[in-house]
Amino acid sequence: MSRRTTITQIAERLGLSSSTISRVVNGDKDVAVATRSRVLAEMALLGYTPDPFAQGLKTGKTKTIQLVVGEVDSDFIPTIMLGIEKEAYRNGYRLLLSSLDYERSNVAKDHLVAGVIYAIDPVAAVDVRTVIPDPDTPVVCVYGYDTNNHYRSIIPDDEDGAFQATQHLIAIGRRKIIHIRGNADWFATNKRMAGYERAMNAAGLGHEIRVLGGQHYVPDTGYYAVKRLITENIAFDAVFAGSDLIAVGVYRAAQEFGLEIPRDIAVVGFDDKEFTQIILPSLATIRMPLQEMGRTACRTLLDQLNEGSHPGGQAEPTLVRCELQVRESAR
Amino acid sequence: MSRRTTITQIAERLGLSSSTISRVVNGDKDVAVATRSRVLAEMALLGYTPDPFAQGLKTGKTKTIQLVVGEVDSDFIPTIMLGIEKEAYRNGYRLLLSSLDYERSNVAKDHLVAGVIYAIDPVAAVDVRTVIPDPDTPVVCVYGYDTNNHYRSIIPDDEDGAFQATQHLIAIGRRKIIHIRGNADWFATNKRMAGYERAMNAAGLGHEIRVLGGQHYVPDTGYYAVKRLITENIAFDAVFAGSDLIAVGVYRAAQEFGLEIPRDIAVVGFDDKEFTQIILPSLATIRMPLQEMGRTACRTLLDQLNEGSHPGGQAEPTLVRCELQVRESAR
DNA sequence: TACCTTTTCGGGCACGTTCCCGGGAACGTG
DNA sequence: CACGTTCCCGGGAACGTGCCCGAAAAGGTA
Repeated sequence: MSRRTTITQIAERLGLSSSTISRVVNGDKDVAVATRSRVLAEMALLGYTPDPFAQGLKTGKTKTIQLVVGEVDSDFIPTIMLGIEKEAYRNGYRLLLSSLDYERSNVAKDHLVAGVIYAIDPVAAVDVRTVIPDPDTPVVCVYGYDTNNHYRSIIPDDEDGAFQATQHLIAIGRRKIIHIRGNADWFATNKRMAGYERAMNAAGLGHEIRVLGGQHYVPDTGYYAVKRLITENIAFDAVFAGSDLIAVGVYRAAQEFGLEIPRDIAVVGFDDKEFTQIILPSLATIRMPLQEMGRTACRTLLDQLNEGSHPGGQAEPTLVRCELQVRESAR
Repeated sequence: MSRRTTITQIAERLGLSSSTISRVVNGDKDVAVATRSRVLAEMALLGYTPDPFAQGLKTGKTKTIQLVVGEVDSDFIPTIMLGIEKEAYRNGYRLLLSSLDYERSNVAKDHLVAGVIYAIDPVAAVDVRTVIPDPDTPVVCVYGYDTNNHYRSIIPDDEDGAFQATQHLIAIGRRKIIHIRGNADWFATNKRMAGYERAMNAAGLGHEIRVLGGQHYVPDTGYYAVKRLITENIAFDAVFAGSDLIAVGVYRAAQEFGLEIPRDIAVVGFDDKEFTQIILPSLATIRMPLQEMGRTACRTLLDQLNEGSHPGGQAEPTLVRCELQVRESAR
């Protein structure tokens, strides 16, 4: 139960005043180099670290950033969290974890935080302002985004990812490329479709553009889309699926109707879930740089904290580049 | 920049002293029912919440529990975290997140916490005491466990899970059941093998016990085990795999050698990963109650905090029951 | 030397809360 | 009525830190 060493202990051990110690802690320059090094040595000796409670109480500031997640076991959130965490601790910030439900019920509202990072599933892209306690604490959204563009957001470049996927299918010689999309009320769905169309047009395949699906991001969406293509006797040699789960539906339909992947149809998914390397043939897909997204989100927040400038106004979301993972299904 | 409402504001608005307000906040009984309700009403009106910094500074206690995870994007940790979080916030505790690396480098060490929960991958089952800052802060381990049994740990009942898996295979009429295990330097590997053997013996199939594998928990381990069985011409009609990944290897070998699942061989895995419902046929497996494990871990810690009693001495790990998920591969 | 500027440091109050202590009112009980 | 006991409540000091303000020391210039 040994009490922690305080600023005053160091002060009297060195015959100085607590103000002086405080100054070297905060890096003030109003202190002689000689005394500064003496203090630093004593601090290192006693293993002094400033009491965050006293600091927070006095300054009204804190080195804690609040991390609000939708569902912590949502697919990608954990990896994003890892990126955030590394960057935060590297800069001496602590991470307070809370999920959206509890944030809504104001349980965590009482704790003073320097800033907030929302790592929410984009499907639930809420108007963040309604759930922010203090209207002028800096906020950064990652993965999901603020629908009002009122806060900075870091989101994957879905459009470019889809472009890469389609371009790759073209590069391996496919021409009749189908896109099976997910539900349209999620903004990324349209982005991905746009990337698909841009790649097709760029290759002079505008007349081959064909989009199916539009239901939820589940295997069935892929399954029934392919089934419809076959029963309606529409020729195709590749599928760019809106997600890995949709691609799984394509696999099932292909197996049922005797189509071989990738010989008869090449498939590219989106998300790079774990099972893409488990299933046979392994699924080519678009990987989102989740950890890096978390890092830049935290970086962005820290910059806002240091500058003290809340960007405000309209801020376009920052897009981070996705990367194609070439695997057996599209080779 | 509106400052938060303080205890003194409420005091002077009501013509009381700050001590009285503090008493009702802390639920002290030395206050008249009339004044108590007056204060409570005023608190609700102004939306008062006690400043955790002032509280922490004064009492030396805090309602923050530190959550140390190995790798936050490790397979099961996120779901465990969810359980912990729900229980913590339900009891008014905040969650401070840190990963083992940063904990080791003492970055989070400066922040006073009420207790620590280690949610680490059991493979890395470290001697927890070496990384605990204050020797008498309560600690609970979940999923992994303290090898010295010095702290309470909540771990899945691997032995019983394996028993259930094997028993099920027996129940659907299989007799020549193979167990393919993972690497033996992980304690759960032996537990699962023990469960398998117990079920076999209980059914009078002791003479059919046959264990293969022993390498890492990857598909190849399952694949080569099955391959060996076939090349050595050993008959078998079911496999209890040490993990879902090993089971995937079994699938691959089965496909290669023309064995149909579950007709020729039934398969049960362990872990209940997402892909078990994606692959065909869907994989029967043992599910660990991750969220509940998190909840009980947090519950256990809170109990220690309330009682003030550090159990100390030898404390056997608390086992939580796993549950068989019957799916196509073993029906 | 006298005077002004710069550097360096200490005194002391405040942040919001808890907690000990003590005082007065109310309530019995003899 | 006197007394002790219980019940309520206020005063005030502390927790560890930051910061304003002023004072002393040091340095510079005429």
